[in-house]
Amino acid sequence: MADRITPREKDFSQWYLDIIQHAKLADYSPVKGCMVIRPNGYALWEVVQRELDKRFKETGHRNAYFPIFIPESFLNKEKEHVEGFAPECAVVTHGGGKKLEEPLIVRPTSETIINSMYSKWIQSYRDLPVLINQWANVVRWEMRTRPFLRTTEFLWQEGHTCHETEEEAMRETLKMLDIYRMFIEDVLAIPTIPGEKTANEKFAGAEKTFSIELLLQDNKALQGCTSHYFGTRFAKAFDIKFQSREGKQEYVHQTSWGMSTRIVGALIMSHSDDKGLVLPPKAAPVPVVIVPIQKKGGENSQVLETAARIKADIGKKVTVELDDREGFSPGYKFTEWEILGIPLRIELGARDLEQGVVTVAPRVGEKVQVKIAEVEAYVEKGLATLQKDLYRKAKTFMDANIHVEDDYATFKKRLESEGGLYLLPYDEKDTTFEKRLKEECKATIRCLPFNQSGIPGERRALVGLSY
RNA sequence: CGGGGCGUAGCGCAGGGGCUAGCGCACCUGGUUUGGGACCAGGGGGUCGCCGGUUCAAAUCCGGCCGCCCCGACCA
Repeated sequence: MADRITPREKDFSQWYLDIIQHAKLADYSPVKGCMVIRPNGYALWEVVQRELDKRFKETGHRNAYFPIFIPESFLNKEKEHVEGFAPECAVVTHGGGKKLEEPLIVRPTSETIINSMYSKWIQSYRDLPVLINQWANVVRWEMRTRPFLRTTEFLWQEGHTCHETEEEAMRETLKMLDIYRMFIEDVLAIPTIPGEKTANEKFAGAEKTFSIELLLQDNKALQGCTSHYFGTRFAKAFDIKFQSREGKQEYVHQTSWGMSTRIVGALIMSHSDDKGLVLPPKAAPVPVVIVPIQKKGGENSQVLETAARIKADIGKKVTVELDDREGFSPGYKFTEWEILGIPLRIELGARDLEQGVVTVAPRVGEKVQVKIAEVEAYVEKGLATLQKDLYRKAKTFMDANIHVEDDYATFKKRLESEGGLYLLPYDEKDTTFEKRLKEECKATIRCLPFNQSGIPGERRALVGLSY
């Protein structure tokens, strides 16, 4: 028997790494901090790409691609931006065997290179809005890395838009945040807490940063994505002006928004258990697998034919795989598909056929026998139920672990013993609060939630430990 | 950069001056199997992280270096 997955109870961090190894999602690479995303893991990213890309296009965005190399001087054009990113940039100093005249930054994010192009492309209000997204890799030289959650190189999408007015840009910023929210909740079945970042935590160069915070199984928070309102700061730095309807020269109002391969880490951590990965059906590259149980030397043709017929029926609606590999016992296959997190497994052997049924085993829940004629309908319903149940379970967990707390000492004690998220009174004029949180509790303000405090008109800070 | 751990077969590990370096899993061949990680038999696979030293003899002892993982500081 292969070595087991470390139980969550024993060592959550090791459990996470074990899931990634056992489910063959990723592997360590020869380069420190970089990971190899294996086919099983990449398939999850492809789900994210497919679902988000669809939503971006439905809202009028188009994809483009900008270079990975950025002249060093570009980064220096926006003061906060360079201060934020310069320390973690990889820099190319040589090319073609010669020292470069100007070093090239490997993009940590693409605001600068994209905005340099926007300044050429935009002349008139008729050129607006510009709604561009790019799927790309970026590099940030982080000190401490962890597969999917934080790697030196990671994959993401970054949307960069330009608008005529402040109102329109702000609407875009919040619209994209909401698209992320719906995607995370509907597809990944993870409950969300959207909100605004504090001045201290906002993106380097942004006027306002919004994020979606998630609570993982170990009661720590994770930022799932961000959406920034830039105002005209980059427009001024890169001279992106347009002639307005009134004939005046004005700076464009901008946004940017991104989601990275980190979200795959969130997906892994949100639903999985000690047996392996658990995928919500909509996030599963293959939601259904059929395992025919064959008898050596017996008549398997009927089992295999029925399995193939069921596959064809179900396959009209969802992706389904037929695991007819020989030389692997049913038990081995069951375990393997469980580690891979396949939502529904259909078992089918001679014993079932005699009764005209198949055995359906959901990844979470009990096995049931279903009449062959009803399998197709059952699968559709079963997947929907599973999707809903996983979300509800995660939501129940999150709700049980967000506490409205007025007393700092009580909060501190509670955070230490049980983790979780806390809605604390927040005064943005108190500049020492965040520092105190960090030094005394190792906690950060995750965000100022839009509507979580439950007290109308009162703004509270969502505080907790995070990745 | 600080703290901890580890480098021996693809993976997980044992061996701690001496004979042909070993175990489990994985892999290959043949056979028997197949309703929760099947069994039997045979087989392949090693620069014991690297460099240097001590010694008749080093995976083993000593020195140096390198690398990786985990925990902190930085962050999507």
